[in-house]
Amino acid sequence: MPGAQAMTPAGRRILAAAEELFYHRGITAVGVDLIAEHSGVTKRTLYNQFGAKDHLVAAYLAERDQRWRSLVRATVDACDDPVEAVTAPFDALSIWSGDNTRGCAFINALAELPDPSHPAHRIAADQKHWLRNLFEELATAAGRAEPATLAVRLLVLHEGALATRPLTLDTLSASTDLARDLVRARLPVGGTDRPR
Amino acid sequence: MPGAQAMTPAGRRILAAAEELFYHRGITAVGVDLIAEHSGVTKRTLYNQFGAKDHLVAAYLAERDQRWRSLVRATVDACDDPVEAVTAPFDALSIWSGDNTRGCAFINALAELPDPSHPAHRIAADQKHWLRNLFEELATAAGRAEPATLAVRLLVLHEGALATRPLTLDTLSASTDLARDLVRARLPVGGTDRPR
DNA sequence: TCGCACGTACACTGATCGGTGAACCACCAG
DNA sequence: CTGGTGGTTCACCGATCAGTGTACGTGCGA
Repeated sequence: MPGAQAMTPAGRRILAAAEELFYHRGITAVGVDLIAEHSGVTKRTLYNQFGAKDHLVAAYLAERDQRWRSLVRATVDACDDPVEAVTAPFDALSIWSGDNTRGCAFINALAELPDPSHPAHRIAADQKHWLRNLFEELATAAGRAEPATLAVRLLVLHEGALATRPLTLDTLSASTDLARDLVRARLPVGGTDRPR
Repeated sequence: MPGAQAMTPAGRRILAAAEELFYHRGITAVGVDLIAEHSGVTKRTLYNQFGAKDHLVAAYLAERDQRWRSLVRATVDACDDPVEAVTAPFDALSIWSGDNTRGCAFINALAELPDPSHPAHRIAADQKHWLRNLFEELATAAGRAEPATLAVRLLVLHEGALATRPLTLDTLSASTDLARDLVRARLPVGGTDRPR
């Protein structure tokens, strides 16, 4: 995992073209020749840099994951109020969804790569766990009751909105509204809530 | 669209093999030769029945959609209490998820077939709209306030749980619990006396 | 008995797939 | 001057892709 920064200029162009093509046209449907052509590079160079298509796929997902996490982190950090911060990832999602109309790149990748040993599976699972843990940290910091339960609920809302992005349904605002309602949880949480 | 019932024996076997293979291995990754082999049929017969791979893909999705709707309908109809009926699709999802560990076949199909003119897009959109409308009908019948808003929220929860099925997160019970809380119009984390 | 629909067997097409080999060039540091 | 790194050019590999053509067999209804 070269890290994209420690990468040769041609390598970066290849990765950029791969991101664009893989996300918008699907991984299996896009051949290495097409990526090489779109990045103005020879197929030979592509293989000198990445070795195999699967490695390029992994690099694409890792890079995308990193970019998304940066956006989420920045959006969260921009919040003064710790309660607002809990739903900040939904604001990030609103921005992110603008350009990314084809849903979740990781869910989509798993759909095309059923082999569980493919690196894509680990990257995808890591990302979702990271988000769930972030929700839990934020909920704890905001003094919410049962932060673990709340975190999974927020995660489901987040993924539901993201996954249905390609459909003609306004799920984003619905999930964001509900998320805020959940976090504000006007009702005093009774002491009889089952532990978790 | 032959309707699966008005189909030749060989045609049904082909469709059954296609469902199995397309769902578990991905559409683009599965070739017609493999489907023919798995259904004990010549590739010639496959093309005599379906004409093109895309038509077979459409038939696969349509058939799957129909099977899923039947399950949901049956689960809803088995409910005496109209309030319980609103969240019955989540009980159906629990059953459905047992065999279908690779998430939503329609979200997955859209990931592989970016062309919006592909019949898969219409089928997928129709399915999600159907579910949203069903939620709205059920919410109205149960006398819930703002049934349209509630319906979209339930849809997001449903899709979130389904889409994240391949990941190692227990999103199904979380979304079902939250759905019930929403329908009972008790606010979020409350629920002290809920039977389960 | 005729014809037709369903299905098999098998060879074949052109295109595309992921991936490789080898020669060559430009640059920069030792 | 020399060697290594990054890159190009181009030809090539075997495999697989979706899809077709043709001839043949079988059962059934008119």
